[in-house]
Amino acid sequence: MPSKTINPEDWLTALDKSGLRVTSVQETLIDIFAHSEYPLSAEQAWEIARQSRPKTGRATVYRMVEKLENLGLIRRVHGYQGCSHFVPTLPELMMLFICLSCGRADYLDSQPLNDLIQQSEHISGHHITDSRLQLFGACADCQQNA
Amino acid sequence: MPSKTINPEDWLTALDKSGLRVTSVQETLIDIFAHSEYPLSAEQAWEIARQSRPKTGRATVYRMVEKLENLGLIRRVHGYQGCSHFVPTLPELMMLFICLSCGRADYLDSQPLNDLIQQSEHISGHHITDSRLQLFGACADCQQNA
DNA sequence: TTACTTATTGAGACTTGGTATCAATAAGCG
DNA sequence: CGCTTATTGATACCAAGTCTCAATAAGTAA
Repeated sequence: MPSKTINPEDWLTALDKSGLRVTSVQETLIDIFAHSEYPLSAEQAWEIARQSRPKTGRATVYRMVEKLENLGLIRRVHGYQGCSHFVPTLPELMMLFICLSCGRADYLDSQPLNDLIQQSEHISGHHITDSRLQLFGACADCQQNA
Repeated sequence: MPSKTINPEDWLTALDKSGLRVTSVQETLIDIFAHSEYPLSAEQAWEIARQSRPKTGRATVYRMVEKLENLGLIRRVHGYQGCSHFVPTLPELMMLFICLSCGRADYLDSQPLNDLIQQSEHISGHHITDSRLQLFGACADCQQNA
């Protein structure tokens, strides 16, 4: 349950600290992303936003998505549906699993990945500054219901 | 040196086996991808192809890239330059490292990743059928020349 | 509260990466 | 060589994402 650990208030604070004005579009979009269990594209977020805030502009949503990504609050899913969907970021849970059946995102402890990276750095001689690991398959629920 | 282990002949054989006709565009494109140390986009491959084969069509290149990807001969790089660049696939070396300084791709032994995946499957209860891990940073050469 | 300054926004034009169409071409094969 | 059919090239098209700029609204100081 990723949503448990995400607090939209913190996101607004983060935006505020970054020198940006806090506006109602931001609140709307943050709410949308923070509460979605599924990866959302900017286009999808736009559609959802217009339900409660009809005049929301497309460019605005794209701009906001970019900001949220730059601040590390959301994270791009490089997936089967393309590479322009985003999920909220959960610190220390950087390994992402996407169920190919129900589409839901799950987060896994990234410590094993960190170990692997350190090991790889050692063996290859490269200095690794960033990584992305994504796993795909059938989640526990979908396996049972199959 | 990835190029050492890639044999364009094998690629043509693979295409042939898959029921496709072997044509001169294919040979051109396979040659381009098999010998590139850097991730190439379809657009870039098109440019290169036209140097030796001026009438090569854009759509043809996109179609061929798709086929090569479906056959597993090339592999998409989900990277800092976007997600539409491709490198040749090296079996058993599925971990990809991209140097953010020189742009070159390097391949790392995927056994540690396989272990990690098995471990994650066990812990999470998900059935993992596909994975992608990409690492970014400064390669050994670029660190020295810095 | 009001007036002022300036970042943010919305609408729509525009760019770009990629796809669909279809007549012309060229593999593969007897 | 000539037939059949997949592949190709040119071009029209589409959709995702960006740019522009006037209008709006946040923050601020009086």
